[in-house]
Amino acid sequence: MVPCLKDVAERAGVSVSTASIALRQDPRVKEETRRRIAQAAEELGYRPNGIARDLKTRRTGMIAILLHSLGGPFFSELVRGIEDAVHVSDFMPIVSSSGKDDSALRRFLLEKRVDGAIILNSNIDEEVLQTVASESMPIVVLDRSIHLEHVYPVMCDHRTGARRATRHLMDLGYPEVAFISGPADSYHGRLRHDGYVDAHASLGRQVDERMIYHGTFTEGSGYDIARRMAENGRMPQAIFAANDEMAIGALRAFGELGVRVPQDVAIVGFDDIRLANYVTPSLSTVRQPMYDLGVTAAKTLLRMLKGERGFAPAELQTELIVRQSSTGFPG
Amino acid sequence: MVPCLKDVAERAGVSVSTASIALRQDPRVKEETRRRIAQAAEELGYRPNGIARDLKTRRTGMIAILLHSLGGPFFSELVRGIEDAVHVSDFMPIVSSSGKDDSALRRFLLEKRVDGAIILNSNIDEEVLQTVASESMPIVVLDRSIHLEHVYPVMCDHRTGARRATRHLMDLGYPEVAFISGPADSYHGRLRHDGYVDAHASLGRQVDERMIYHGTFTEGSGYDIARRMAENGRMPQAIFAANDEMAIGALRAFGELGVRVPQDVAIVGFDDIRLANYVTPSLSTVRQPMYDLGVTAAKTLLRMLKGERGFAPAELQTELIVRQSSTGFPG
DNA sequence: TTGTAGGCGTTATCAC
DNA sequence: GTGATAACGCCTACAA
Repeated sequence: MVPCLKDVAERAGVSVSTASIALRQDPRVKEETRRRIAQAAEELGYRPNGIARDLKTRRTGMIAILLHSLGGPFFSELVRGIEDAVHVSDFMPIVSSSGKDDSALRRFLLEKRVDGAIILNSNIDEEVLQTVASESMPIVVLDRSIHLEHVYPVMCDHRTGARRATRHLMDLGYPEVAFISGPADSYHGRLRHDGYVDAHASLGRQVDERMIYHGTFTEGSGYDIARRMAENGRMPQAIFAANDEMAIGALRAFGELGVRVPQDVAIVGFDDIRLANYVTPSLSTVRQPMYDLGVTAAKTLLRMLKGERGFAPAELQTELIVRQSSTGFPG
Repeated sequence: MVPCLKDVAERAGVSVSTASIALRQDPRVKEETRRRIAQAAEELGYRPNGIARDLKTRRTGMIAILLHSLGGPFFSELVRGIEDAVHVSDFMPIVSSSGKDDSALRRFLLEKRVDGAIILNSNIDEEVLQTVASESMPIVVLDRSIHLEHVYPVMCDHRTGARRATRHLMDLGYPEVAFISGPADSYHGRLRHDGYVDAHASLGRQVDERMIYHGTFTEGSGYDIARRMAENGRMPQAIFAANDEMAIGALRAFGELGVRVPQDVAIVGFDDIRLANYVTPSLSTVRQPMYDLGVTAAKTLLRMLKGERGFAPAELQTELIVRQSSTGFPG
């Protein structure tokens, strides 16, 4: 049904090996023979079978980008960065997300269907990375602190970002800054929490545990927490939320309750999702350089694929973006 | 370096074929032998090589989702739908976007690296589809009207959606509705334009070509057009924009100029991007059922992969969502 | 119940 | 310049 190299060779009256190198423009084969072969291939509609080539050459030319979900707000920026950087090589990036079931992703890696991978998915645990990563299959992990051979981390300094956001509010003159945290088991959540603590330490202040509220990174949880704050009469004057979604939820709650932002309470989020600039008031936040993160991850992987080793793990900085929700001064 | 089946077999003292079937739980092999083989595999850290298996079995177990870009607002909903539907099978969906260079995507298909594909990317032209699609490689194209063997279209009725949006404004009592179109070479843009025309026809009205403005689907183009409208003193009372981005650009321009929406001008967009619900005033729009589109595409492809043929092309309906930007009546 | 042999479609190594 | 021949790692008749 589908023509293979042998068919082309027969039709052109040459051997399979000659056909093979001829079609790859090898200068060893005479111009005229080459043309005959090319024509035979054309007539048969021949296309090389990538799988067979991969098996023989022991490389697939593909690198995997494994995510937890494709939904997140940054994801597209990240992938854009990776794609732009990979584009100069002749690798092809393919994206896959785990959804509920990460076993498929694991198999993907274990079965060597790619030459390397960039992983932003905490479900792929260290053990899998350990067994999968090798000379011939380097891996870059994003936003995780892992040190294994053939595995390089590319991180973003959430902790410093969170410290700056908190300090920004403190420096504005707010004596106490409340914190809406992420889920306890979230690595990012923990780093952002640590940054919040750091900010206090940097001024020799004590963290008041009662100022810490536990959210789940969803808009709804931010909304609920903000309502509770207002209704319990324990309104802080300033809030740092561990992500924008929760900050926006809080904004919505305060809007409904007639609590003015930033006059009554200042708010800073984290992530700089697109919405942050569109809500009213616009939301101050901490921006992660997702595009750059993608570029850095890709460049690192490409270097590893070229056989380089031993460079330092990368850590990129965040940027504080001040908008309306934290402009002004304690009322 | 990497252990293969032969190594496992040797270590277990059996032949390769026995090892092969044993590892796939074939009942033909004796319990004790199986255990010995399993242990050998375990000790060596053996993992089957997916590429080799694919070559032999002539199937990869993967289906490709080929997009133009990963950035768009719907894309993640679409992919979520596809993934949810594919999940019940044992295929694995992998996503790739062309960015600047679609030749990589074409190669991907031509080299048979997947068992099937879902394509939402107009750069992959009919000729490529023609040569690629086959019994063993069915393809679903989204939002394109293509009829080829082994290629099924899954579409969304943009035209009717655009007609309804336009009629909605007309029915509100606005005598004239301006149209901010997309780029001329856009298939969607054309369908939405046709719907706009249909709405006029349905009331026996004539389209006034001067009410049609040509945008580029970007927020900036919507902004520019709205400014021109206001500054030239040719303000319409109602506007239908071919997408939300442009509608939101117009909203921003009117906001700056003190033109009130919906009192001075009513606006309806298309797409229902997340932002539409958050801008002020919130934007009326036409929602495409992206998730359902993904589910339908995936189910269709899975049926084709099972060998079914001859079912009807799918067309899904849009939904008009009325928000603040078109509530009220001609002022 | 297990082993032998051949092949999937390609590339690589040598001869000629 | 070109052509045998042997892999790549796995699967599957068929034979024993």
